[in-house]
Amino acid sequence: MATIYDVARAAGVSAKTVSRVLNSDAPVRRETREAVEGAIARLGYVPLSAARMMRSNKSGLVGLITGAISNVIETTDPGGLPDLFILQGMQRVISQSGKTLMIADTDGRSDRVAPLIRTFLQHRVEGLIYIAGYHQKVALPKLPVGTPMVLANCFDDIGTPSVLPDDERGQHDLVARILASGHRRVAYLTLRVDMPATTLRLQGYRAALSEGGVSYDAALVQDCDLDGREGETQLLWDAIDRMLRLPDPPTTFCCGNDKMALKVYGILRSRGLKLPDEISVAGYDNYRVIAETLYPPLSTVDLPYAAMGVRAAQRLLAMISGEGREEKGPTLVSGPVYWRESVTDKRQPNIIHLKTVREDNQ
Amino acid sequence: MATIYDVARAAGVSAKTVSRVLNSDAPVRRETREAVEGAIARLGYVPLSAARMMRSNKSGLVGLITGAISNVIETTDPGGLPDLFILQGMQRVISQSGKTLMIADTDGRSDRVAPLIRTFLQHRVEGLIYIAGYHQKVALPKLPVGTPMVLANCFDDIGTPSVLPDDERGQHDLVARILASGHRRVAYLTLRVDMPATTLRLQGYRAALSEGGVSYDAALVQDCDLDGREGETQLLWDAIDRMLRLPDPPTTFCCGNDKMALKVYGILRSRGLKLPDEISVAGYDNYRVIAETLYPPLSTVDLPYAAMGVRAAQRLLAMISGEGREEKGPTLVSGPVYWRESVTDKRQPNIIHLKTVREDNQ
DNA sequence: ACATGAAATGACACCGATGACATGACATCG
DNA sequence: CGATGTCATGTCATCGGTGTCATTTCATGT
Repeated sequence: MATIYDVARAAGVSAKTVSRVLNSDAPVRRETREAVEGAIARLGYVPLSAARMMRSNKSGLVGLITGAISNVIETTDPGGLPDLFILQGMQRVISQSGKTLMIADTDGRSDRVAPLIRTFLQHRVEGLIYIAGYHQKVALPKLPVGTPMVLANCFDDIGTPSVLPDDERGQHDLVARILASGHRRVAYLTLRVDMPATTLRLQGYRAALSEGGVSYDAALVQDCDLDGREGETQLLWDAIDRMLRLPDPPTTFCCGNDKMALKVYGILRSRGLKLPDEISVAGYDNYRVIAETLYPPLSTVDLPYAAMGVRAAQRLLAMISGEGREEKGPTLVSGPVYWRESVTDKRQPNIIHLKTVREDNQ
Repeated sequence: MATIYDVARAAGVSAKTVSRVLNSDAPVRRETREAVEGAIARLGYVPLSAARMMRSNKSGLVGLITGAISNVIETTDPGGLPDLFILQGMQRVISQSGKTLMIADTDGRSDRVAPLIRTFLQHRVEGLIYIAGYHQKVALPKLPVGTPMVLANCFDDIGTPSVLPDDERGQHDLVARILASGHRRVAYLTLRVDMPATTLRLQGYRAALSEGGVSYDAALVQDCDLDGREGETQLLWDAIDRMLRLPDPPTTFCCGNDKMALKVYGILRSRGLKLPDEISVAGYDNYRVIAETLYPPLSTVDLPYAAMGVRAAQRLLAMISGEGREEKGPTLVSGPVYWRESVTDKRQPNIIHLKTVREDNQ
């Protein structure tokens, strides 16, 4: 591969002048520049970023560690393919900033993290991002000072900057919207209780109930998540069966995610219930392949993965440029409720109207 | 960040000796090595790969270009999240070989490809991989000689090494399995006819029919794919309606992918048909979120994305090491049929048995 | 016509590793 | 006992760019 000296010789100038043409950091006469550009094109010269980096100490690299690429194949994946959506948002911001992304995957093994970080440090990445497969707490090895790091979809004990989904608000907004449609008995089939998302969403659920003047009923809340293992469907069936046989059964089932909602559709229909007329269902994640394809299309909450990726990348870039060091807490990102047809409107204004008329006539 | 000279000074040796400890490429006395290792640990020294690369001309980098990360958010995505599964298999092989993966995303814009390749060349990647979102033909800019390249899930005119799904065999195996269950009228709702996969799968479909002694009926084949746009469901509904009203209607619907099968479940049920007793459905892709979660679980063909990633990475590594230059054609990767419960066995041996008993009694 | 400063270019050292080669200390052998 | 070989280590140049500083060219003002 040609070097800058080959180009200089071919163009009849010094290497430094070629450098100036490449970086436009000093004036160069038009004819000179054209001669240099011609030589570059003719020789197919591509500057060696390694050499450039040695003087400038700027690598233009950002390292990204994820379990994403292996997670997608695991059945333990609770919410779909989150890390990849996060990656997508991130990639866009990073490449717009002119930096290049190096990625590595832990393959699900946490002991891989330290060597991966070492490799990235050898390349002198300007920043690091760790993406988790679901909202969780992590503990990463210490980094040498001066390498900024952002956690996406996870957090740690030592206050590393992080970007998290606003699970509390998401569930709150969904339940509030369901109550606004006239429902009063809203069941909640949650994900595993040891997930931070479950705790937060339960808080949102209770807050929305309380704001809506509905009292909390523990009989309507049940965790039904076996992490994709055998028996999950039976667990769901049992929970739903028990709730439907309550004296005052739920009119809506909120599910921990859209995939669970898909199963719940099947279970409810196997009991002869018509969706959405006789029973309503809501999901979480806005996992579009499910939510849009199901009949009736599923009302759910968007888990704004792409936006989280964007925010995490922006936060990292700010830290790299030395601006964003003041911010400390996690950045919460919330997504909208996607209101589709799986939850009926129980206010039924026309029927109320008819009643009124009938009462008048009596 | 500390340099090799800092370490040398701290350990009381020359830089070259530190280098020897790092690379174990020459004998070093035990005490010396320990002193050096101590100094490295104490100073938190991490060798600068850029400097290393300048002498050795080995970057240890592999570049990967994909539309994956942006594709996932597009509705034009025909088969799920293929490129990401490919990426997963690839990453595993690449990192096992001790190399590091740089990735970049085209964001769906083909004019981004050339600059991305340029960036990779600046880093002197030892090889390049391009992953397409679905089996398709591509045209990539010329590379400088000496940089190996492999295409995954796509191919081009100029014979660049590629790794492709064996669509013909996949569809063949699925249809053969369906016929083996006693079906004789097998409809095929295909993806867009301009996709290479559709042509190949149709060949597989016809080959399996002919092997099974079933004649091909054009009335049972219809493309129903509008690329996720409005009207797709109506198109499906119409095709299914027409086929079911044939004098000799199909007993199985093969679908272009699992997502289409999900819609077909809904359409068939809305016509009052019971799955799988009255009508059978098969998919393609083994998109597990759908295939495993649906009731009845969907029989489908695995599109072996991870394996394709592995093969592509292996082929690239072989080319980098100078071995695999002889191979020319595309590497075809086939995946197994996943036989679940969505296709009934029409041979119904037990019912025949009962009949026999009854006849005996008469 | 000459001083002046900006524009345009070049010479050279340096970034942090490693390859080539040299050197000194020992062990082994004829 | 000197020759030879191996081990252990050091010296120095080099990879391909860019920062620093010096030098030349040229337009402009007086």
